[in-house]
Amino acid sequence: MNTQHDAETESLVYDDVVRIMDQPSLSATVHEGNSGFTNQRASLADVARLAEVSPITVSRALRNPARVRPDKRKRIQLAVEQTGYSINPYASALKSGRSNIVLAFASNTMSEQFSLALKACAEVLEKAGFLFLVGQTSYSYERETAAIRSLHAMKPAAVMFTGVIELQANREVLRSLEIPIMETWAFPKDPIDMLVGFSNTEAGQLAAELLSRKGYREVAYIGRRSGRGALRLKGFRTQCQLLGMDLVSEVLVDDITGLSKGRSCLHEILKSAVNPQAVFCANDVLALGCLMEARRLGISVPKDLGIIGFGDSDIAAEIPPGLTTIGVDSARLGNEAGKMLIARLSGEIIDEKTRRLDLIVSERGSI
Amino acid sequence: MNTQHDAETESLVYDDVVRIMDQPSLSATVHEGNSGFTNQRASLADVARLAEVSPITVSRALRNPARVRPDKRKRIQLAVEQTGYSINPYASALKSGRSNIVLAFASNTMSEQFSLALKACAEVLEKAGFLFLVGQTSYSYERETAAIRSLHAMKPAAVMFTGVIELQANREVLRSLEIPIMETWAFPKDPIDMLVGFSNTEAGQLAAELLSRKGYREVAYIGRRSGRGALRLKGFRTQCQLLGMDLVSEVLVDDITGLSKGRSCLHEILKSAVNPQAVFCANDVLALGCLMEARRLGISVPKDLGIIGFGDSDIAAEIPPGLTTIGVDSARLGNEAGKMLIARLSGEIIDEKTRRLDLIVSERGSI
DNA sequence: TTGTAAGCGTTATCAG
DNA sequence: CTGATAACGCTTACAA
Repeated sequence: MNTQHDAETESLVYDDVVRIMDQPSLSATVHEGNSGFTNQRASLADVARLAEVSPITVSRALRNPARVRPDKRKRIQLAVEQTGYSINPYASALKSGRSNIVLAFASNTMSEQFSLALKACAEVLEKAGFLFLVGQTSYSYERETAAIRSLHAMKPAAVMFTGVIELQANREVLRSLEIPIMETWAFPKDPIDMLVGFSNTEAGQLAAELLSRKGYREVAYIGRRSGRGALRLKGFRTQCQLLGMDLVSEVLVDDITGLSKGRSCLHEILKSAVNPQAVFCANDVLALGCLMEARRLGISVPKDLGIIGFGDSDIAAEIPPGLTTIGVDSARLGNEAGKMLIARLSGEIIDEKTRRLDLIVSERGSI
Repeated sequence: MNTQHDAETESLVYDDVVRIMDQPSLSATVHEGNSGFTNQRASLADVARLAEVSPITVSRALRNPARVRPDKRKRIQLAVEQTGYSINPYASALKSGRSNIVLAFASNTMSEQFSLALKACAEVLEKAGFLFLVGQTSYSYERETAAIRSLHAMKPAAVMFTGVIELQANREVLRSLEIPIMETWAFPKDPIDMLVGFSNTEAGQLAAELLSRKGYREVAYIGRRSGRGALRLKGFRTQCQLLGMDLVSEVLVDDITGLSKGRSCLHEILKSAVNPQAVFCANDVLALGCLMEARRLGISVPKDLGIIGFGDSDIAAEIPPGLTTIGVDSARLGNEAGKMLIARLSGEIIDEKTRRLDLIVSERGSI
């Protein structure tokens, strides 16, 4: 636990020798001043002086080259390279009220699905010249409110959430920003602005249908108490009733800390009076925890216990006997969201502000 | 695949009804204008007018309340609440050259370990009033260079990387920023500025020692070709030689796309002429892929094949027979990094700019 | 402890 | 197509 344990004796042996490379393996693009690096950043005025034009012309040449005569554009280009000029985003944002930052907030940065979506979204937006940054809200209204407050201050070019904003006050703050807002991961009737989502209620219904088709009669539910978990439960409940299945146990959790949470939830069911033959976990992490615990306890999956998850995580397909799971194409969700944002940001008139993604059922050995 | 598939017939049934809540469950903190929301943001001047003081006094009251007389402070406080004022970070940053944003860049946002560390770091920094945002560099020098260029423009309060910067040019740009720079996840002799890391070379050595102790004689390596993968391989190689083990196969990959990568790497070893009894995977995702593929092929772990991973991922402990893995306490790494950054940012003189974390060996059933 | 004046670097506006 | 001017909202420096 102490970092000093072998400092004297072994550090010279053990220290990593990280390779420092003189030349990037890509075309040299790091800007350089006249003679290496200057702390003094060049301003628009410096570039203008060097190119013998006015500052505003430099500004124009940089933002909309077509509006500047080619010869001046050339001179400006050169001056920019010589000075290592890069735009001061604060000055730019202060004056114009716009910025090139797109902010995304994930309710949980540890989620494989959210990460996939955000990564895909980042790729699209960065290609279009935006800086895509991610913050976290930790499934907490308090943190979400704080995040939205900071948005109010930063006025990014656009914002994206891995979820839907539930607090009315926050929805109004976001609307008042008058920037593109992207909600995801659900399909509310009245999104704040743009939406790439899917129906969680439908996910619950699908789970019930799958279990019913397999002949299960008494089933259980494990999932988060609030938010999308509640929606999935609602759909599951409704459809169970419709199909004549008994939902004998509902285990609701506040926080999914890891696989062990699924384990303890399964135990909660096992030690209760009821005895379901299958369980729908509204989250793959919970489902995988259940699956592992079941196997550890000698409960055969799917013979003694059927398990359905949600999220289509990487490992669901790989772990024996294969976890049946409902999910969406998260990468596609992120990609679509990114493309819609870009369209809006570049001033296009969007005919469809919402996009609904199909749920994907990956049927495997666990039911 | 089409979003319209059931729009007419079922959407009313399937659409999620996300609960929109009028009142936040926390003490109402969302600011409100005189009568609901105004698009017009309040400025320092507006607050000053209302509080009947000068703008600069408001500025002071906000940044350093002790320097303003209590009665004025009260009036200002009230005016801030009434106007819903929040500071304009662009104007602030433009004038002062500082910002309250701390930027972190992850080489891979999908990594459980990086996410854990960043989450822990975020918690510390957000508590201290910083906005912690994460970008991704995707293990690409090109993306890393672009990210660092944007830093050059944004001049955040501090920057953190889940790794060590290798390109000399980028190191110089970072140094020229004159802000706290935090490197992590390795232990180079000459960090740019601050460092919370561990020795990857040592990790490789430890893996070799573990395998040797278990009696393995012919071993293989699977891992990333560059960066920390190369360091772990170096340590592994050295120690194998020292302990008289034969490193009969080195499978080097450029990109770890998921568990399936581990599967294919194992196949690569199996179809070659050599026949190692154990494999060190420099990454848990690769190790888990190997483990699953081995089990699928009927290769008994650890009897026929021993497997060691790196990273101490959540699932390593849970999956039978338990993956032996070497790792660090990522959450602690993030926490320490955050605390060191805060100390520096608040002007403390730091005696130790680097911190070395011990490696943790979690010995389980796979060797 | 408080206020005045100036300016950070950019872009909107309008005139040429 | 180009330029002069002013202003974005804040903080530094200095004065009272």
